[in-house]
Amino acid sequence: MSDELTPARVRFAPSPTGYLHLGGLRTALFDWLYARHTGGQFILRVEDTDQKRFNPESLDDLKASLRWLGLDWDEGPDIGGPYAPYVQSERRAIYQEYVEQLIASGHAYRCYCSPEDLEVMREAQRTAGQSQGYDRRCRHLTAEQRAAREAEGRQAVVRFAAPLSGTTVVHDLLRGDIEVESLSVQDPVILKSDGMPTYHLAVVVDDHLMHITHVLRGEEWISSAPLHKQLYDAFGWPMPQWVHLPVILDPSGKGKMSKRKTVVAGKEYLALVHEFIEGGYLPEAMFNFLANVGWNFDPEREIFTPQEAVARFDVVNINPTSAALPYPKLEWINGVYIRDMAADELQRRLAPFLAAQLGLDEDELLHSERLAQLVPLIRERIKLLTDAADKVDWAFAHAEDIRYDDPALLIGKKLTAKQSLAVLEQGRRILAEAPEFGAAQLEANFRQAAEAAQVSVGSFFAPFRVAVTGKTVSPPLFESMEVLGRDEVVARLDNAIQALAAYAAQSPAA
RNA sequence: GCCCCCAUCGUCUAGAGGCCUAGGACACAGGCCUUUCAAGCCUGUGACAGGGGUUCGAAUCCCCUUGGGGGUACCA
Repeated sequence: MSDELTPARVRFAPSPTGYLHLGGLRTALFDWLYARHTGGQFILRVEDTDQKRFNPESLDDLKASLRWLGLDWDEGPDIGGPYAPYVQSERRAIYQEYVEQLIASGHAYRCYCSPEDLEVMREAQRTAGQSQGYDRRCRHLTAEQRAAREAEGRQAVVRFAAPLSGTTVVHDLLRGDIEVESLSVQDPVILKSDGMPTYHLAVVVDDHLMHITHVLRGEEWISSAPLHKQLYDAFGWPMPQWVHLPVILDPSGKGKMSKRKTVVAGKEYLALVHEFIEGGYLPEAMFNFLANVGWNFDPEREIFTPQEAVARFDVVNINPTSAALPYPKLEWINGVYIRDMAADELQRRLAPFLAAQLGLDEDELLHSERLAQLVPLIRERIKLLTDAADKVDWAFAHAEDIRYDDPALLIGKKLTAKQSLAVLEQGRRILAEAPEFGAAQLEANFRQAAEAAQVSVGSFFAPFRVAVTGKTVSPPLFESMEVLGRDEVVARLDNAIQALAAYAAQSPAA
């Protein structure tokens, strides 16, 4: 890390209109990475100037999501900071003051057009085939006209008086200079009739007042950046650095990612952070995954820690190309982290999921000796925490819960029902009589028996797998038996033998 | 329609004029290992959107075309 880095002040400024999705989380991650890389501050600011769209639940979801990923903020709505408040609806008076300043300096004006007036105007533009936008009619009102409208008690908004000539140059750290005709900014509303600022005014005022040095935001903001630049110019304020991040595409690769689950080719793709939390994804895996979309830690290394990412991260290395999230890679990374996790840690993480999925007590699972034995057996067999239930459910069931609805599954490959029955009975004897009920010992005995019976080990073991777990796919057989203990295994074998015997009697051909 | 952004394997990416007969990862296919399933190991398929320039030399620079994306609100 360079020692001449100036600490950056970077904010994540979401609008609390709904649950946070992965696109927003990625933006927050890049914000955080850059703040931490430079030894600066990561600031959380809530942009709730649209009262109509405000969703109170989203604020908790937002904070929970950031905390889940490990993105801690230095200033924010709950913890305050030197430039509090960090909630825009609480900063109303500040914006109004700055708007007055703009009006006084001739950079803004009151507009008395009603929404209906504007609709009529747009309709006329449409039919005339003209490009759409506010025609600035209120900008040129005389003092008398203005007074008359005020006297009528007409509701007013405040519009920005954009430059009528020249070009506006916006500098983006990734894209360089973006030039547009100043005139293309068509006097947007900066203060709404309810007294709240629009995003454009609020973001400029706050970024300035809060001494934000780097603005990282979605690419969808490029088109309003010229307006923001003009506002900075009107105030006479210095510009922060701007970085317009590539948008995250829908899994189909078509269009911006939506907040809804999408289904592509029969596969469901999650979008919201809480869905991933509930879906059994690990925060460390998500961090790793998200950091490598739009930025690259190392061309030859996929797995890295947050600390390593912080050390290497730089905004100038962000790739400006929009990208679809490679979901299969996320699952793979999640599996990598699960495999690398200490067994007791994995048990701790698994407990709430197993409790919910299997109807067990979470606290008991946390301290369950049985689960502790199972974790090493399933660790390399699961990609998500939610995958575990299906792998261990048999271990938390009783013999009578194991159903053999299809007794044919108890028949080993290339064996007849009768032969399988004999195998099961022989195995039962071994299990009942083994001096020690340990996996290694049992396996040795079974292998010997298979050889003596001239049956392949695969065919010999298969009936037991089904008898013990009720499944054709399971964790390693003898370890599973050891987990259950002799009595339980023998009880299950008895049930299986009974089921298979009944089946064999019914269908003698088998 | 108008304005703007972007363009390397199916996907995520490396590549900042010669190191590129384009590297890695996921996914996919084959093989090995193997008590099932995984994991692991090995191998393979697979890309510089197209066309013009510039240059001794272009995935890298410029232009055009095409394609994709974003914006065009008293939403952010």
